[in-house]
Amino acid sequence: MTSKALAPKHNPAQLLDNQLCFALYSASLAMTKLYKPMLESLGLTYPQYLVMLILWEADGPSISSLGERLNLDSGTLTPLLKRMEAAGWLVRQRSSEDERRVHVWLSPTGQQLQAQAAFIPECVVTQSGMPLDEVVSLNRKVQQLRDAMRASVAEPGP
Amino acid sequence: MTSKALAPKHNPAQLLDNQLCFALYSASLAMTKLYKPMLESLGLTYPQYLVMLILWEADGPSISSLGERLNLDSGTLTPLLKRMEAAGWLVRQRSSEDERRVHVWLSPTGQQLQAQAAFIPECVVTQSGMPLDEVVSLNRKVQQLRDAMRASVAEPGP
DNA sequence: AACATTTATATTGTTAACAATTTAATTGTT
DNA sequence: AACAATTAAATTGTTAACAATATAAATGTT
Repeated sequence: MTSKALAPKHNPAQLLDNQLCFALYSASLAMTKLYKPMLESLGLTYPQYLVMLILWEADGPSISSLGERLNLDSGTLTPLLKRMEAAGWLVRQRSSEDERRVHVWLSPTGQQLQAQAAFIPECVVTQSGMPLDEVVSLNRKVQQLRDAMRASVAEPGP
Repeated sequence: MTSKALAPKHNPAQLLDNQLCFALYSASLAMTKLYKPMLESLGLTYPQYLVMLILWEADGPSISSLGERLNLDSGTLTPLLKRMEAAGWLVRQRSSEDERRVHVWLSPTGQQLQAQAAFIPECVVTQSGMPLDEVVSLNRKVQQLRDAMRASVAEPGP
């Protein structure tokens, strides 16, 4: 008879390396560390870079529309955008049509930064050691998972 | 003639939704939000849950070996583990062989928690809306990418 | 043994993520 | 118009991630 009662339980479903959540969590942290030296040379942090990507696509969004895009709330974005304004990348301006809204606009410096940041995506793909088509398909898969998780959070269910 | 000079530049490589980094970042945040209600019922935060998974696998690691496993340093782990000790999940004890080392041991409460947390992995897979085999293969892919990024950070390169 | 080097953890300060609350403007209803 | 309800940002407080530094114990060299 084996001493089951005293043996430590190693439920495979509870092993760290079997958790997709941990893979995502640790990959996200590793990714931030990979970006850090490149972004540091521009004077940006990673979440600040994400804001710049959005502004370069379409300048002048409200804080709440930025928040929808990034899934972040004003508690995160307000101080982040204030730091970016202080750094000279953008200007926050309260809307005259609806005084509750604050819109965010690139400064000339912020516009110019787009060209200086253009090397980053290719550089990251190279350092990832993954062929581009694999990066593209992995991107789709992770987006799909993210959207399913967001939907599951939105509808509380039983 | 098209007015190229004035048109905003939409470099596809700089579009937010083409960034694997953003997919990982936003998936990781969405994942934390998905776990939150389940972990809250146990009294854990997400990084605290990761520490518990490691201790359930092998109790008594040093802080630095925890750090290697999670890729976190003492600046993150020391306060995290102090909070977990205050909550009664574990005990921190300085090694007598090497007084520099601090080892972390589950309390009886911490051991008992393993059974109460056993429902979580299946619950998360279900909410992800992904077939298990897809979750497993995505896990592998993301781990592979994470490890490549870690390696790239480790060797600074040119 | 004396002293420099390395290693393990802790501390300090900054940026982020997020819950909970507050403030103020807009919209909806009577 | 008066007032309730909603909406948009900002604020406050907690936990985390991380750089830089400090402290103290072990190891290596002479």
